[in-house]
Amino acid sequence: MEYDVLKLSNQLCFPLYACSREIVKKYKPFLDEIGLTYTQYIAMMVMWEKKTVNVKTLGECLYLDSGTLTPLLKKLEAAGLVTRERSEKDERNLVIGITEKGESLKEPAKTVPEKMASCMNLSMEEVSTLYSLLYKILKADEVCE
Amino acid sequence: MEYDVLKLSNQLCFPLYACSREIVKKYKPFLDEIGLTYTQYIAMMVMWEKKTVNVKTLGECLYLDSGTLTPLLKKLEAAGLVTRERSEKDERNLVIGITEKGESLKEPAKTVPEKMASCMNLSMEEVSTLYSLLYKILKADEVCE
DNA sequence: GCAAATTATATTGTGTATAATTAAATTGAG
DNA sequence: CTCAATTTAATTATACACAATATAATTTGC
Repeated sequence: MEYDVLKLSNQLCFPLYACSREIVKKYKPFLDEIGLTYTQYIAMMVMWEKKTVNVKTLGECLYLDSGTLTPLLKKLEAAGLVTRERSEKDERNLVIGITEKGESLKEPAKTVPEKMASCMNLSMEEVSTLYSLLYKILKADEVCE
Repeated sequence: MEYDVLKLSNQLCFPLYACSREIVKKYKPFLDEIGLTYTQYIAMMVMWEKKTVNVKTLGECLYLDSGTLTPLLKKLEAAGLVTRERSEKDERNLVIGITEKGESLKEPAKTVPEKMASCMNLSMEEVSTLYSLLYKILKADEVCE
């Protein structure tokens, strides 16, 4: 009984961890159609919104560091979706820009969120509650506007 | 405006994905003390509860497949925490058992959940709501008792 | 009772994640 | 001004994740 704190079913972290992976998995067939992985997809979301961003800022938006982003951005560059250039003002900064091809991917990508919504068995209100609670946990480190 | 569906801030999946990683990151210093990674920790949680389990069942409990579990279980075996033996009844089954050393790790591990709880800025009620919503999403594929 | 389908685990290849280290550029205290 | 401290990316090493494939053992239909 004194070990109940160590039961998997008593952990909050575990359904969070499992749920995250299950949902990313559900995205796969839709993202395959536009040739992106889930992480590449959320990186492109930031690019569609900001057009230009340096690696540090992108990392803050996505809660990812350069160890993850550097190879990922090189792949997006190789796919012709983004450009990678040193800032002229401060050459330590690597500026990521979106290409025309990257912009045009927005059109087919637009259908992904609606396709996913139909996979969720939650009501609008439940989605809203869940969203608020997750951001409450994240907000301590919140940086991206 | 018609592209608002593609804004990162309008996605439910993203805070779930980011939150999951942020929380696993918070576990790290506590788990380092007992020499486990997060995935190894939740695998040991199942072992502390069940004592004996085959790989398939463990995978169903954790929503992980053999590609993740095989190398992980070999590391836990190398650390002397679990045993790996083919079932006599059905040699396709690999039975994982907990060792005495694995059992004794339960004692220091017991302090991890309380240490983590103090890292969360949610009320008991919020934790409970979040827990229910996450399991509602997961329940479609729920297998582990 | 035996070939075909099914089941369970392992292997391989690709893609994240993160910590730690390195290297280069800028800033700021004296 | 100048050099040490700081900042920013890239690199490296380790550890997951998962899809796809392979392998081996058991069931089952006939």
